[in-house]
Amino acid sequence: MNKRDIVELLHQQKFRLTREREALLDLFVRTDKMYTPAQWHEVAQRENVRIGLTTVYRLLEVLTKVGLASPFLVEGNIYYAFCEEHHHHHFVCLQCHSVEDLYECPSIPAAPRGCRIEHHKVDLFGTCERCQHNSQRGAKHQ
Amino acid sequence: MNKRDIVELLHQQKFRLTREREALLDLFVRTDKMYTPAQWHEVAQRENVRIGLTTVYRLLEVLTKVGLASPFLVEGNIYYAFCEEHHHHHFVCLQCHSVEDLYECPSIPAAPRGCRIEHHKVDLFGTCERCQHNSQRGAKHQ
DNA sequence: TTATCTGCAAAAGGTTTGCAACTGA
DNA sequence: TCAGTTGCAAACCTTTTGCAGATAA
Repeated sequence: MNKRDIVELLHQQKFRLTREREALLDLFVRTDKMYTPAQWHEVAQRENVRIGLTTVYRLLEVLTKVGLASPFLVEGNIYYAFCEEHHHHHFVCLQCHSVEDLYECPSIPAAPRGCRIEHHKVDLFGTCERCQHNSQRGAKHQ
Repeated sequence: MNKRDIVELLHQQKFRLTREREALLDLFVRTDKMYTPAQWHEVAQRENVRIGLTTVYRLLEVLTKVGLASPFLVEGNIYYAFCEEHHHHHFVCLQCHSVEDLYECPSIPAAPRGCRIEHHKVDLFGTCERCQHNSQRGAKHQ
């Protein structure tokens, strides 16, 4: 999904593409890691995207609502990663926090009798190839 | 898994079975819903289990660490449900917040090349049979 | 006896809200 | 033009911590 499509999708929700949001969206789209709101804010600052923490929260809220961002609860912290619309399967590296989308869908176990399933979530957690190599050499994170 | 086994498991972690914890554990074991820490505290009060909120947090922490409780992030809130050790698949009713364990394990999608998977999480979200019936009659929650 | 646990109160963090100024459509 | 957005500060909530007294083992 490219930026054009994303903006289109957001426009349908009375969403205005401000300078701040455009810069933040750019950053999201090309970052394959999950970060907490505060961390996204930090990353943005570092990339010279001047934006308030409140605005980060508000954008994450909108993106999550339309399915473009996915929250992950890891060790008590809530991280957000950008992801394709309606795609809920991920591999999360617990060391460097990178998130990779999985396109294969597992055969979901049968729901209990009579239950109606609205959505499901399959997340794999582990160590990515790069972090395995790095940790062999004693390095931390990337 | 019965209470005896649970206490055994917890004992291995230098865990002491105090009056407060025993009462709270009893409550957990027979409750098939997820609640936030504050809600567990409330439920406990209602059942005449006199216990501080801090203690609820501390017990949830211990239980989560040994795999007897599972946190769920739903609409920005963190809920905890009691569950069998090392059993990570669930059906969660988004209306009444009941949680059912699923014993069938799906074929997990292949991890990205070179990644080592440490654990995975499969959660189904929807509406349980009872809530479907209730909502047809205009009732809310149970 | 003593390491662990409890509840309270306070501190610390994280998230949301109110508001006046600003801006995209 | 004006509904939606921004950043700040304050409010709000959730979670953690310090501590003195209690207690399981």
